[in-house]
Amino acid sequence: MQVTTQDLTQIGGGFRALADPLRLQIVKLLRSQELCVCDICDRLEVSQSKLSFHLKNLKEANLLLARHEGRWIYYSLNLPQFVVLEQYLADFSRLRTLLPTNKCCD
Amino acid sequence: MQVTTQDLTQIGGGFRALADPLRLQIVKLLRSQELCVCDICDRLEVSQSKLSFHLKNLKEANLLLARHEGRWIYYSLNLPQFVVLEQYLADFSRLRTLLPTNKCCD
DNA sequence: ATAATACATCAAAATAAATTGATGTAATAC
DNA sequence: GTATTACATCAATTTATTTTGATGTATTAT
Repeated sequence: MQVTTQDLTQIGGGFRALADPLRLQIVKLLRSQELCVCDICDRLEVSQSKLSFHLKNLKEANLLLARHEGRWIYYSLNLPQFVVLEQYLADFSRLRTLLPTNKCCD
Repeated sequence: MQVTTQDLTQIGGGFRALADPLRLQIVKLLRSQELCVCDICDRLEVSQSKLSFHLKNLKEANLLLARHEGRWIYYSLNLPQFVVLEQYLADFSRLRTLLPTNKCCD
């Protein structure tokens, strides 16, 4: 498996987006259904501007989709991007077959 | 699938550790074999104290193992923890079967 | 014992991310 | 039209993370 620097920024951006407790709560909420901002706000008891910041963050990492309808915006998970990150990690666990030990400086 | 807050901190910590380009480079390097700090230093052309900081970071997220031998410390991937993160993400992609749409405020 | 190597840790400075409260915008309601 | 609702965005502050250079510790070499 070749991992380019390009990939690493993509992947790293995804992990960074998931590296926050509130954002994890958001994706947890969206596991069951899409929700509009005000619903997420209510359920997580968080200010609207704060939520907006974190939604943007997840959206820019390509982990969320936004669907505009009337004056609401419904956010949902962008599952293919979750798969991308999953795959990156899955490629590690395939190494489970013994990794060689090494000798330094000889 | 029940996801507890406990899990989320565990998971979040893992993602946070992977949310940095240098740390991603480190795990990339360690994919093929364990390495001592000085080897990683050389290959990534990064200062020793900086590297030490990031190794600690990954180790605290339980993603690396350290093996002391003489005056060297060999770092390697802790694959089971990669699996934990992979599984968390895999549980999302199992949702691929249509997520319901929602109506806000009705 | 002294010196050198391989690392960790610490404190200060630099950088980045998150929070807050205010303001902006677009859509609908009246 | 004005008002209201549902959001985004902005600037200022707060907080967290990263980087740097110096110092500390343990191990081996001489």
